[in-house]
Amino acid sequence: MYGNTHHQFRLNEENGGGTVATNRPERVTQRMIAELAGVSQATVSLVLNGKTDSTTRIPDETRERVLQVIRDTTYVADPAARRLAGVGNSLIGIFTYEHAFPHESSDFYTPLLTGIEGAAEQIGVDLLMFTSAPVVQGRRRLFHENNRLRLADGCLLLGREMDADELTRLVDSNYPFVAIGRRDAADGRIPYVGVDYAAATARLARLAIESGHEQFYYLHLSYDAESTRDRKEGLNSELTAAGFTVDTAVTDGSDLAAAWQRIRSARPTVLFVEDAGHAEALRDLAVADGVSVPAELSIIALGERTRPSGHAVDFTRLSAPREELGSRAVALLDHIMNGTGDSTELPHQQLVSCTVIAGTTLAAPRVGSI
Amino acid sequence: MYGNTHHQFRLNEENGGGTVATNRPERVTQRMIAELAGVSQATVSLVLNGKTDSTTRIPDETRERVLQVIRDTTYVADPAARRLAGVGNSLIGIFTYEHAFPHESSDFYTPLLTGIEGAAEQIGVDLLMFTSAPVVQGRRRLFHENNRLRLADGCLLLGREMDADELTRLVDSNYPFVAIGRRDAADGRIPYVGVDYAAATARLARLAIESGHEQFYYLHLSYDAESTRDRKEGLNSELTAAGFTVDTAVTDGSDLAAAWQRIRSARPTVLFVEDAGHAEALRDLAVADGVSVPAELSIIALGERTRPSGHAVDFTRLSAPREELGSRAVALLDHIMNGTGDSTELPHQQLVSCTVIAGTTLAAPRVGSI
DNA sequence: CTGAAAGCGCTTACAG
DNA sequence: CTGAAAGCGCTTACAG
Repeated sequence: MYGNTHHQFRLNEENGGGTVATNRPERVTQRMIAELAGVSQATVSLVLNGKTDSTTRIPDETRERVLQVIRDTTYVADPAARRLAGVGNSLIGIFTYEHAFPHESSDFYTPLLTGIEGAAEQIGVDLLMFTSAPVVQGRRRLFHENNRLRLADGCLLLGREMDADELTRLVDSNYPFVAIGRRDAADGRIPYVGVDYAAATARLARLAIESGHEQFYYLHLSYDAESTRDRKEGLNSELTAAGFTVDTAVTDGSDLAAAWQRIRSARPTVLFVEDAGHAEALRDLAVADGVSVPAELSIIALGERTRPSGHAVDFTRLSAPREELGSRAVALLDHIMNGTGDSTELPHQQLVSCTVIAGTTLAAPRVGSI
Repeated sequence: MYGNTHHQFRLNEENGGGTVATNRPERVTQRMIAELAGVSQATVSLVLNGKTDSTTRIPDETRERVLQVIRDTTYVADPAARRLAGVGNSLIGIFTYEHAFPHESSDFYTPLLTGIEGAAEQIGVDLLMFTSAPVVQGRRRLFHENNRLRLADGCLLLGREMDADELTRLVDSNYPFVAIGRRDAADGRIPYVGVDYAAATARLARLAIESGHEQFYYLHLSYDAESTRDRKEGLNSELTAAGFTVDTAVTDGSDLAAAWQRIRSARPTVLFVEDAGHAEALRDLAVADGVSVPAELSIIALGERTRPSGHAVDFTRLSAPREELGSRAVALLDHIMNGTGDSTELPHQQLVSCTVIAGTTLAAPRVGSI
């Protein structure tokens, strides 16, 4: 299909000037600039780094001459050399436990990355995505044979679940990092920016109680993630305080039809579902089963789709500020890496609050509805 | 901010541990590894770079000891230093002319990044996203004050449009890079992986002709991008060959209602629209105007939405293999960076072919339909 | 087999 | 004001 382009390129290479023998691009260096401008290499550096230092003042005439040569040659200082010389490499690593970019339907990280990119741009750092760590069984290992974390000045950790031992090892190593999502491991020494799921879930529970519900059902994920525990905790505490209990079941999404049958026989008036996708599926199952939502069954989602799906239903749900999560994580990491350590100290563990969206799937219960 | 690193480091050295004076983690160096393993720094380097050279063979016992220390310390060679010393970092840069991650509705890069990530994982390279270059007026500048391209071994360039001068400068600099999308600049010396829009558009034009259409209208983008020209070229050549002409208009999407009025008075039987989003809008405008699609007006989109939108219409359209584009670009860049230059030479300019999707918006024309 | 040494391109005290 | 020099952390001939 593209066989002929090949030929074109060969021709180009042959007469293009660059020898095939040398892979090494010839780089313009400060020494060359210095020669051309008739100054020392150090002076070029001084001009470039614009030292306004009173002790190191370069006459305008010289400075102009050097700058002119730099312009003419389109010279750019080698970042690697600058970095080695101690100017820092302004590199923030991003380690995702799963693929960072949407594969199949998984699109968990995108909004986080959007926030991260914006913040990275603001503070002028580049982002290093650790894609060289292979994804095995859906997970990347933080510490593997050829760990390259140190390529970056510090690192952001993203993932639903993180291995506690790895996390502990990482804090112990003194490497600056920030987890996205609350992490309890390592005796609370993990710096993170998380979402206050407990509070938001509690508010949602309160809404249901105030609507008159008394029969609760909660279908949550089997993950052992903090975020799952937080939601459960928020729900339980609010319901318990009001004197209610809640039926609970776990799903990984593969058995939703069966789950629906169990829910149905439990006869709740309101159903809390951790995963937004599951909420959609269950709502469809309910409707297909002749149960109208929310008239006969209210459904509350404890999360939301990353982006609008085809599903038209505007669930009563909670909405995590994912972009903000990303940008705040960058800010915290930056602070940890370069912070002055003085009174402006940022808390190393932050929870951002979560919005409750009223939606249309919560209504007052109808007695004996299901 | 970094000016006093020297000083800070001294402090650290003096008391042998983490001083309060600096948050800066003390970097593990080969010298420390060497000390811990009881070998010379050069030996550590030798072990790391796995020289199987017969002249430089290190006893397994020593090698193992060194490797163990490296594992324990999670040491990783400083990429900047490696670069300076003349080796690669297994680092592929990604330069996007706009924000890489979806901001607002723009989601142009995501599928490309998905493909790139997969390929990067396969060949074991990390991805360096150049987010430090600020986006000004929606565009990032490749060559700006503090250009850091050289931190990576090579770079992928992504963007609808690229500045020809910048591209020329980049080839001239001998820095290995691959553009995603066909680029004509620099006398055809730009390595790229592009999409064969011309061929696919021509096929679509043929379909329309075969359906009996004779009145064509083409609404395309005002971008000066190669991809826009390719589509136009594919459409024109096919129509011209069949003895037809085509009405043409440009839009940036802000004036679609007006565009529709003009289209309407031109009375085409088939409307080609470059942008998928515009196609959706125009279809709605047509329907709202009492023109039924495709019975009275066929609409063909020369692109598609990145992901399924709410829009239910299954357009007759072309579909670019964006993930493949990403992964092939990585493969090509890898080849350019590490290629042997022998007979297995990959073409430096590749076009991948584009799928035509039949859809439901192309039908035989009805005489005097509009 | 392994260490000492040169050098990559820069920044920044430190001397003239 | 400006140059000579040390040093950043590494790789790689080159000697032991």
